[in-house]
Amino acid sequence: MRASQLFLPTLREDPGDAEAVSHRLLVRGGFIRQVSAGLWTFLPLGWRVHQKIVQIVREEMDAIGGQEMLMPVLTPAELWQKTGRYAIPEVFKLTDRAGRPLVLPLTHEETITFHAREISSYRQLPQFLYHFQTKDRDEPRPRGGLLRVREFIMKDAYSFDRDEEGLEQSFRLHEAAYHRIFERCGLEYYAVQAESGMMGGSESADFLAPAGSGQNTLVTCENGDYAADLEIARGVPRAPEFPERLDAPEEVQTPGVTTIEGLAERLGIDSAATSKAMPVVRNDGTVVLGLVRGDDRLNESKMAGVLRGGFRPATDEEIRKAFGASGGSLGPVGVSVEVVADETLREGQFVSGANRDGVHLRGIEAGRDYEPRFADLREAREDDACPKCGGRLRFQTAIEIGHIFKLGTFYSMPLEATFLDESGSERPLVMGSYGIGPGRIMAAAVEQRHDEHGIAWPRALAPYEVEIVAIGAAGPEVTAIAERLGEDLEAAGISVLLDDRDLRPGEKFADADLLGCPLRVTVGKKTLEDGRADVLVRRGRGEQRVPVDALAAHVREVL
RNA sequence: CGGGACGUGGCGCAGCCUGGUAGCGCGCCUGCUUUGGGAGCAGGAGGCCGCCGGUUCGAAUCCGGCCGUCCCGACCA
Repeated sequence: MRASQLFLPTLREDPGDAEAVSHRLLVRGGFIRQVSAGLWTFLPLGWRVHQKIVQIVREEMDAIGGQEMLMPVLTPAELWQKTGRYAIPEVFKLTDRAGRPLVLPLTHEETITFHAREISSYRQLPQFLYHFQTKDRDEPRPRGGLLRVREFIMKDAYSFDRDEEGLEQSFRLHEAAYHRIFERCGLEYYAVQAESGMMGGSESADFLAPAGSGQNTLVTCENGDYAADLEIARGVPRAPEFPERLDAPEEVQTPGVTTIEGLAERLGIDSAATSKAMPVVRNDGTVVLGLVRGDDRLNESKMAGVLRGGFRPATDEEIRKAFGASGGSLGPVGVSVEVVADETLREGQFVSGANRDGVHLRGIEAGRDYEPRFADLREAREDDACPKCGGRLRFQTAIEIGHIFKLGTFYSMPLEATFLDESGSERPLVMGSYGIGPGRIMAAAVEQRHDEHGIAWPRALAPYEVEIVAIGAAGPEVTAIAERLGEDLEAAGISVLLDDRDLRPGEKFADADLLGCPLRVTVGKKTLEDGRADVLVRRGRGEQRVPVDALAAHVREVL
C-alpha cells in the first residue's frame, strides 16, 4: 500500500479531549475517529488492525469446532421480554412504523436461543455457534476512546450442551481457545474468576489485560500464583493486635467519636481490632447491617452477591429508625435487622458501636454477643497477603478483553429451547456464552506497547508488518528501488506500507514511529550508495544496514 | 444520574474578567529554494465564535435556558 494513496489523517498534537494513552495514540495515528460520545469510526488503518484481530479469533474459534454465522442487530423485543432482559436500562429500545417494539442487543443470547429451538435431539449436541456482530449499549458514561463505547463489534459464541458436564467441557474448550487468542495477539493478560453481572448464570471467567487506563482493578500475587478482579479478590489481612479479652461486652463513653481512626486513638487500640457497621437497604426495602473490620472497606459487589441483588446505603432517617442511633455509633449487638459479618470478624473480640450516640462496646464476640451470617465482604487491599502463598499482592488497572460464562438454562428455559434425551424426555439446553471485543484488544495492545513516539504493535496486530520510508528528494531511482523492495517483501508474504509521500524525512520518521509497524526500512541516496537499506526495529530501535538483495531474507528473520 | 471542566477555521489554543473591525501556532492551496528526525521565503483559501432567547446603540465577551463533549463518581454483557 502506498501512503500517498491512503486515507491516513495523522495528527501532530494530541486531541484535546483524550486522556487514555490508547485513545490519544489511536486518534493521532489516524486509526480511529470519534463521531459522537462512545461512537467510533475505524479508519482504513484501524480497520486493518481490527480485522487482524478478528481473523485470529475466527481461526481459534474454528479450531475448536465453532461455526460462524450472522444474526441481525434489530431484534424483536418479545424475545427480551421473555428473558426479563428488556428491563435492563442499558438496552436501546425503539419501535418500527407500526409501533412494534424492537431492541438493539447488548449480546445475542436471546436470538441464538431462538434459533437453538431447532436443535431437537441429544444426537446434535454439543453445538458451538458464533458471530461477529455489532452490539449497542446505552452506556451512562462512555469513556477512554475504545475502552468503553456505546456501539462495538463483538465476537460472541454460544455453546449448547445436554447437561452441566457437557457445559463444563465446552467452557474449558473455549477457555483454552481464549488463551491461544490472547497469546497470539501478543498481550500480557490474566484469566480471573469474575462476577456474572447481568448475564445470569453460575460461573464466569474474565480475561484482563493490565493497562495504564482501564476500568477494572486486577489483583495479582508477586509470585504469579493468584490473580483476581478486585471485585472478588480475597486478600489475607494482617492479624489485629487484640486488647485483653473480656468475659462480657463493656460500655465505653466515646462522645464526639464518629470515625474508626478517632475511635482507635481514643481507646488506644489497633484499628484492626474494631469493627465498622455499614447499614444498607435492599431493593425490597429491608435493612441489613454489613460488618467489616475497622481498617477494611466493604466491597460493594461482594455485598451485592451476598444479598443476591442490589442495595443502597441507608439514609440518616432510616438509620435512626432502625437502630435508634446515628451512623457513627452502630454495632451488631441487640439489633433486630439481619447482620452480615466479614470472615475476619469470626475470631477475636472487637470494639463496635453500641447503637447509642457517643457510646461503644468493647469485647464484642461473634457467636456470643451476636449471631451474624458470615461472608467474604471486605475489599482486598494492597498490603494484604496472597491467599495462596502469602506473597505480596499487586494492584493494577486493567482492560477486560474477554469474558466467558456458564449460563446454564437461564435463557433456554424462558425461551423453551429444549431437546429430547435418549429416554425421550424433554430437557432444556445447557448453555455457555463467550465474548471478545476486538476493539478492546486493540486498545489494550496500545496501552501495553507504546513509547513517547507512538505505538509499537505486536506483529500479529500490526496494520502492516513493514513500513518502507523512501527519503531524500525521493528521486526516481530511490522511489523505484523502494517500490521494488516493497514488491519483493510482498512476494515473500510480508505486508508493506510504502511511505512515498512528498514529505521531509523527519515527518515520515515521526509518522512511522506513531503508526508503529514492527519494522521500518529506510531507503535513501546514502544507503543506496553501497546498495543497502536501513532496517529499524520499532520496539527497541536497533538499526542495521542490510544489502538490498538480502533484505527480504533479513526482514523475515528479524520480524 | 450527582460533581467538575470545556465548546472560537481541519487540529491545538488565545481573546471573554473590563462589550466596539475575530487572532496565534500547526495543517491546507500556489510558486521558488530545501531534503536522513516534524524546513525557509513570498502569496493565498478557510470561521453560523455550539444553539435559542434576553440586556444593550452595539454581544465571541454580560444574563437565562437548552444542546454537545471530556474528566471524577454511581453504573458497567
